[in-house]
Amino acid sequence: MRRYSLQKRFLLAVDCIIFGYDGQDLKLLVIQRSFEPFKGQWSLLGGFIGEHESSEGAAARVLKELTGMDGVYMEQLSTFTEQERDTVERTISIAYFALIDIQKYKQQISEDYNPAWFPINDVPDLIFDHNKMVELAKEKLRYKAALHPLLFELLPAKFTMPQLQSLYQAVYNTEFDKGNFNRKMLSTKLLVKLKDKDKLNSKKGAFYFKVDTKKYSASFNSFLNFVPGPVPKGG
Amino acid sequence: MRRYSLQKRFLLAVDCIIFGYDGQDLKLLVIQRSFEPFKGQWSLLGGFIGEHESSEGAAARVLKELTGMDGVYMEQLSTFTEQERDTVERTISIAYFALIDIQKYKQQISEDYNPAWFPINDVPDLIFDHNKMVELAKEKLRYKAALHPLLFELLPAKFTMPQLQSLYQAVYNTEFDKGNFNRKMLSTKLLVKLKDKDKLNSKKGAFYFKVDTKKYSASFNSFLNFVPGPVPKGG
DNA sequence: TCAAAAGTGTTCACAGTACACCCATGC
DNA sequence: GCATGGGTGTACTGTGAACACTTTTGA
Repeated sequence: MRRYSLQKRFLLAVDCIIFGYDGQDLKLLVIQRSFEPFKGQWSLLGGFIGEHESSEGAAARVLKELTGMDGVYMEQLSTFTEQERDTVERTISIAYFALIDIQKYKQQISEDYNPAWFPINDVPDLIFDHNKMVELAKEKLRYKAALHPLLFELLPAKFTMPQLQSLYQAVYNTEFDKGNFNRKMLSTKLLVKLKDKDKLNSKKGAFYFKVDTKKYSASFNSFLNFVPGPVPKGG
Repeated sequence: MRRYSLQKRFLLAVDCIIFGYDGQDLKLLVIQRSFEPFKGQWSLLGGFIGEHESSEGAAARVLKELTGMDGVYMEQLSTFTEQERDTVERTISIAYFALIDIQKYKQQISEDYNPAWFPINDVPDLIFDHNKMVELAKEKLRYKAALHPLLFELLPAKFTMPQLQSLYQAVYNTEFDKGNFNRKMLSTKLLVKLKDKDKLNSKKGAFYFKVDTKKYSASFNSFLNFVPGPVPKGG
């Protein structure tokens, strides 16, 4: 007979693994911890779960406090329960990973947290088991983006095919054939070609595309293989 | 400044979504809750997390209490944190899903819990948000088994190709071409053909296979598409 | 000898790959 | 005109789907 009243109660936190893409590298957003212990050290954005909020609510709240952004793509990653993970008091942490458009983000960021972006292949030492969380998030991002149109969340509303391709190449650390990449992306019917071109990155200019939001939500869960044939050069 | 001492503490539980395969249907193991509230109602196997154990530890412990089995395939599914999910006191539940060989299970089951197997398409009303958990687990099982050699966990050490095929058909609620199924499974190099045959289910008899455990763990995470081409008849 | 289920062979269509080629533009 | 990057065309290859066929055995 399990009596509720006899059970131990635990501290509960959320931690956010926040990814962004700057046109070059896939990056991770971390902050400098503002309170003891480990004040000043790099840490994932996190916070305790309040008495009257869900973990999703808490994650969205802390993300908004930092970035000012609502409606960010976010999903539960995993829950970390090891006894020794927080050295102050045993704390269970529910980790979320988030994808944000780094441009949009820059407009609203709160500097109170001393936030910093690190390239995903060059993440500093983080407190507690946060590096483990980041590794798991990277794995999941690669896994999921291979099957679902996830990476659009990292781009602005308008983007070119070459931009999209560099993003995929950054995430998978490899190179794709542009012709095949093009056709594969278009075959999904998820992209709408716009009239105007981006002329900053090439003389000819590259057409902008946007995501067909209706088809996007409809086909998000269909099992498409979004990773075009890799040219395994360095990967 | 977030002070640990000012934070709310929460009850923490684990719940197990346990799948088995009886040669016919994919089934879910549930128990009759033995304590108030909702005593006597169907429920997932669960339990509170103790002061000195991890959630994985707690899940393995309750699973062993019920089935007597060690080393069962188990993975974290998701954490449920809605305020109203437990009507007695706010409780966070970390859900695990487990795959067991139903034959092995039958030898050691503890009847104290009033356990019962239900076909996966005919699960009764469960307490709290347990039906939601089951739905999520079904989705994840289908998703993951399409990409990884997961379903072998549901079969005995020796099994025939037709048995394996019916299992896949039960999970995906569809029918596969036996020739193509055969070849696809063999192409993974994960199966070892044994000398003896099962002669119970056919006159000719079907060769037994076993999993090549070395290759199994090596290739578990490679992105293979394990779902052979479906013949979409009913689903 | 026949039915039933196991297992093999063969064709066909299509998706993925590699790579050559053309296009538009700024300098 | 020519270098640069965007975009298209195309031939080749391998995989998956469909289905006909052979094998084995019990009744």
